[in-house]
This record gives sequence, C-alpha cells and structure tokens, in this order.
Amino acid sequence: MIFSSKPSDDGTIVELLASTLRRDIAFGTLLPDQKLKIEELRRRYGGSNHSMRETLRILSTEGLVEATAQRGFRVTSATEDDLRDIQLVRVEIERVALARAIENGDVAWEGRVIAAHHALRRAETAMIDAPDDLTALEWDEACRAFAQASIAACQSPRMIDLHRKFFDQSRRFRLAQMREGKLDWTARKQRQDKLLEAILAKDKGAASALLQQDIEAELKTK
Amino acid sequence: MIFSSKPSDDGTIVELLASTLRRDIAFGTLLPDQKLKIEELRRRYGGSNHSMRETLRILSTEGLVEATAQRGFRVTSATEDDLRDIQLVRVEIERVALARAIENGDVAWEGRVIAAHHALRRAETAMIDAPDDLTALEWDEACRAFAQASIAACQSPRMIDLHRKFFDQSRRFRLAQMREGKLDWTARKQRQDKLLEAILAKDKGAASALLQQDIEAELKTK
DNA sequence: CCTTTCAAAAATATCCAACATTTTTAATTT
DNA sequence: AAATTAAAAATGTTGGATATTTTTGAAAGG
Repeated sequence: MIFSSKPSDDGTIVELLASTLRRDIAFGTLLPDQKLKIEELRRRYGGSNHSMRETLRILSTEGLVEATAQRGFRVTSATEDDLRDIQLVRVEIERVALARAIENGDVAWEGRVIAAHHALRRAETAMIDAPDDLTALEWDEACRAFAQASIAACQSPRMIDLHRKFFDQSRRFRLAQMREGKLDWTARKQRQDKLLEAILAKDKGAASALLQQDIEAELKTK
Repeated sequence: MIFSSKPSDDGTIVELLASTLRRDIAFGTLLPDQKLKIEELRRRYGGSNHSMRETLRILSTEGLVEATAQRGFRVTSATEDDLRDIQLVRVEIERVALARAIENGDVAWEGRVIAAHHALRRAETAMIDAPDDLTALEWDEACRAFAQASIAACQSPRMIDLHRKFFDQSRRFRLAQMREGKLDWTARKQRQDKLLEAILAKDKGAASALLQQDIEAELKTK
C-alpha cells in the first residue's frame, strides 16, 4: 500500500495513552508538579495500571514527567530555568539541523516547507478569529509541522527525533503565552515570512538568526 | 548524609535491568538487530515480564532498542548510517555544551576536568597493558566521565542528559573499534592532552575542533 | 519442484488480582 | 508544640490469564 507509516506509530494502547497525556500536559490539564497517581490516571484515561506505568516511564525519559524511585511520578516542573534550558537546546538543535537541511534540501523539500508555511499562516489567522481550544491544538501542531518540515532535509533521523521531543517540552510554555495573549501575531507573521524567504534563498546565516529570534520570542521569559 | 545521589538512580528493579541491558548492548552481548523476546530475557536477567517490558520501553526511547507494534523489540541496528548520525549529533551537542562550559566554568570545574583527564590517562595505560573486559568497561566509563566533566559547567541539565544518552548510543561502536585494535593510543593521548590544554586556556575554537577530531577518530567509519 | 493456502503454534499486548515495601497521614504520647 | 508510633495509602513487583497478532510449517494445487 502507498500510505504506510511506520508500524510503531500508535497501534498500541500505551502509545495512545502517551499521546493523550502529552497533549494534556501541553494544555495544562495536568499541571506542573502535579502528582500522577497510577490508579487515578487509570480511571481517568483507561488502560490497566501496567499500561499506565509504561506510559509514564516513556514520558519520563522524554522529560515531560519526572520519576522518583518509590515515590511515583509527577508532571515535570516548569520553572523559568526549565524554560530557558529548553529554549537553549531547541535553538542549538534547530540551528544545526536547519543549516544542514538548507545544504541538502532539494526542490521537493522546498515545496513541503512552503506548504507547511502556508498551513501555519492559515492556522494563525484562524487563531486570531476564534482562539478556542480545538483551533489552538491545530495551531500548535501547525507550528510543529513547519519547524519539522524546515529541518526535514537535514538527513539526520536523530536530530529530527530530538526536535520532536524538545518541541513537545516547549508546548506548555507556548500555549501558556498564547492563552495570556502575549503573542504578537503580526510580528510572528513577519518573522515567519522572513524565515521562509531566508530558507528558500539558502541563506544559512540569516535563517539561523531568524530561527533563534522566533524561538526566543515565542518562549518569552517575562 | 553527604553521599546522596538523586533518588531516581537505581532503587528499582527496572532501573537495574536497564543498566544491565545497556551494558550488554554496548558490549555486543546483545547483537544489533537481535530479537529480544520477553520470556527469554526474563529468564536470563531476572525480573518479571512486566518489569522487562518497561525496561525495553525505556531503552527504546533512548535509542538502544527499537519497538515495533505487535512485533516486539529488537536491538537497534548499527549500520554505518547510524554511526555517522550518532557521531554528528554528538559533535554538535558537545561542541555547544563545551563552549558554554568554558564560558561559565569556575576553578572547581577546572579541577574536576583535570581529575577526569588524569583518570582517563590511567585507564588508557591500563588498557594497553591488559585489555580484558573488566578493564575495557572501566576505560569506557572513564571516557564518558571525562567528556561529562568537561561539559558539566554548561549549566544546561538537558544538554548533559542528551550527552549521556548519545554517549550510550556510541558505546557499541567505540568498543568494537577497540576490540578490533583500531585505536591509536598514542594519537589519543596527544588529542586528549591538547584538548585539556585548550579547555584550561579557555580557547573555545581550538577545544571545539579538537573535540570533533576526537569523536570522529574514535568512531571511525572504516 | 515451487508456490499458495490454511491451520497450528508462538509471541505480543493487555488486564486482573495479589503481596511486600515504602511513604504519607493521622493520632497519641511526652 | 514536638516527637513517636500506628494506621492508611501508594508504589513496585509478581503471577497468571486472555484476546489478538504474527510466525511457522505442513498440506494442497499448479
């Protein structure tokens, strides 16, 4: 068949639970430092206690959840230091990956970047019109998709994987910013357009600088 | 008490199993692409099938094991592409982290780097004398400790964590190189000494270049 | 002899229930 | 009010059981 994603996607309950929990942590349904009792979660999200344990273990290696021996799990705290750290790592990873993608990317890749940019623009205008939760979810995903598309040609599966994991860690902060109305949509549009421009012009230096600006503005500390 | 590591270290069976499996994958006791049947592992390493599943799930998010839905687990394959990818990510992460460490590190940090370097030198001479498995284990760990010490002052817990994970992924390749007698111990000594020198001189450019050389020499493709 | 088909066997993913330990909570005593 | 102790809750682990899926291997057909 033509449309075949890799089989490890989410055929299993554990993968399903993991996605659900990732989303709920991102949205703040599960708050930072909140205790995650297996029984409670089990009743709320379904699955058995083993599936839930396995899920929490996965999320803990991803940095969304913290595991302490004999004391169970809790949502990773979200201090300013955490934010800065995530920001730092994201900037460094994406800079390297983007530079490599610009070097290696072909025309088809450029097409996918343009498409993702377009989708992101649509998602942002939708957010200005109706900033409800469902729209926010789609907007957030469009952000990820654009960033992912732009580095997709870096020819490093591990970098792409790292990007996904750290983007997941940054979701909470971005959504909080958005909810508090601290996002400047016009400035965002400008940055995104200029970034796309720099990528298509294969200007690694400019793209790198714009990327950093974008991440730091999106995850403002104050 | 004075000697208290963080509680999540290895109080639990799962953590213990995880370390054991990590080591056996690094040493090639468990070969690339080898099927990991829960029952078999359970008998070999102890623990219940649930603990073993949890362990394999953790290792799969760390990249040492691959999980495929409905088809179980297997040791991550170790192709040349994998090697190059791991090499690339390690170089980029350690470069950034080392540059930051040189900026932020104080005298106490310098002391720890010198100590780690000294321990590494001792471990390498021990390897030249008696390259048995136990010595190799300690040598490998001394390599990690030196790299870890040199970036420890980067003030980014996530970078340090990433370093550990990717070093774990590179272990198999380094140990294979060593076992095949492809390591040039005198060249290694020179590189390590010059790297230490550059770090203490706070010469970020030189340190970065030497670091890259070292990683690429250690994980030679051919 | 090779390929396909189909049933048996193995392996995986999940769940339920139980037990020993450890942590947390509450009550009691000093 | 602080410390001690007992009760309650939660965690980590294990065993066994079941549905589903994949793999295996043998029989049938070309």
